[in-house]
Amino acid sequence: MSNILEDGKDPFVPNYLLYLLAAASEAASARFHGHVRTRGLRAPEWRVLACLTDTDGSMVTELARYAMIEQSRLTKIIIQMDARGLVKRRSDPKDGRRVRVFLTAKGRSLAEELVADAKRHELDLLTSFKSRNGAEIKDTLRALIQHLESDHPDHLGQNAEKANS
Amino acid sequence: MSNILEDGKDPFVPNYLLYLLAAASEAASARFHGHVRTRGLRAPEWRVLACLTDTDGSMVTELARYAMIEQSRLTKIIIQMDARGLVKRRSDPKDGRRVRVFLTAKGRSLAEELVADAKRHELDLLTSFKSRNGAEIKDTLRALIQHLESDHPDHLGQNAEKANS
DNA sequence: TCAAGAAACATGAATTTTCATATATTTGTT
DNA sequence: AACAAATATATGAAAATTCATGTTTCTTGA
Repeated sequence: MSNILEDGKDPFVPNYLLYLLAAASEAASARFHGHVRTRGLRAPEWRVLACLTDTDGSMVTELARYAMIEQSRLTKIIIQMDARGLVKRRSDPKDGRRVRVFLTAKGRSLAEELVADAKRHELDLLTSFKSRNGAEIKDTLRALIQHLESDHPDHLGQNAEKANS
Repeated sequence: MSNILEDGKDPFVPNYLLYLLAAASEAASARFHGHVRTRGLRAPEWRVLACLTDTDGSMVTELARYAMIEQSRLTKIIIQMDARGLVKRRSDPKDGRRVRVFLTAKGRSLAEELVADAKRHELDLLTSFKSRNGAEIKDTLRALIQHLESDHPDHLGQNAEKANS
């Protein structure tokens, strides 16, 4: 009967889509990020490794988009990971502006181990989450992302380019 | 034909549930956070205001949970918002350890304005996202969160308490 | 071919965030 | 009542992040 909510009116936050999405993301990731930590990585570094298992040798800007990390931040993360021997950076011979990022042997083995863990964890999650089946929630999210990225007008009337934060 | 993906094997990241959740959350929030910025707030501050419209006068720890912000971080954010005249802090007369956080008139009017904007934006989103209906995606997310918070064992075998990052 | 513009990264200063721990207050126990 | 433990918040130093902008290298087209 006595939670922190006010009065009679029903609460805004717990029913707000953007909150639900953020909360779902956090809740789903919490455990696995804990596991990642035990392997000496923070979430952004794990994301970089995971992305590189898909796109080894991609340039910084591509990697930034793929890993959802802002470019200058990614640059700094990559420099650190390079120092730790997880990745190496080589400038692209065809285009000197580009820096291509590769997994080292060490980086790759850690990445592959964690990707395997992630797949098991995901399977645990999806199979134990039975109220919908896994494929369906994923399809829903994919459709939502695609929908969101295709730049629909809305009453906020913001420039699409400025909506990057 | 030539994207950044490797070879034949299908990519891990774009099909990984935790990535989809994070990407969906980011994509859904990007625009609105841009709008929030135009009102002089960053996302965490907006979250605090929104939460206080539900739970005005709650203590710091409660607010931290509700807004999904780590306690010591929230303390600092609240101190700034106090200085800006958006909230005020009063220690609880019944329990001197507690600090209760209240909206000021200024904070409340900004909060209410943004909550109204948020509701319109959410409606835009849900109505323009027709491949599922809004209620359904929300129900799915709610069920997922609840499922995740109810601490199922998994192969990672981590302590539930250490899974807070 | 040259200059203007664009693209890709890097950098630095200001600000935030994190993490561990300090401080203050209350609760529970004997 | 007194002390240990628990709870709530604050704090400080290290680290990470942001934002604007610098530097280098390519591209384009006059």
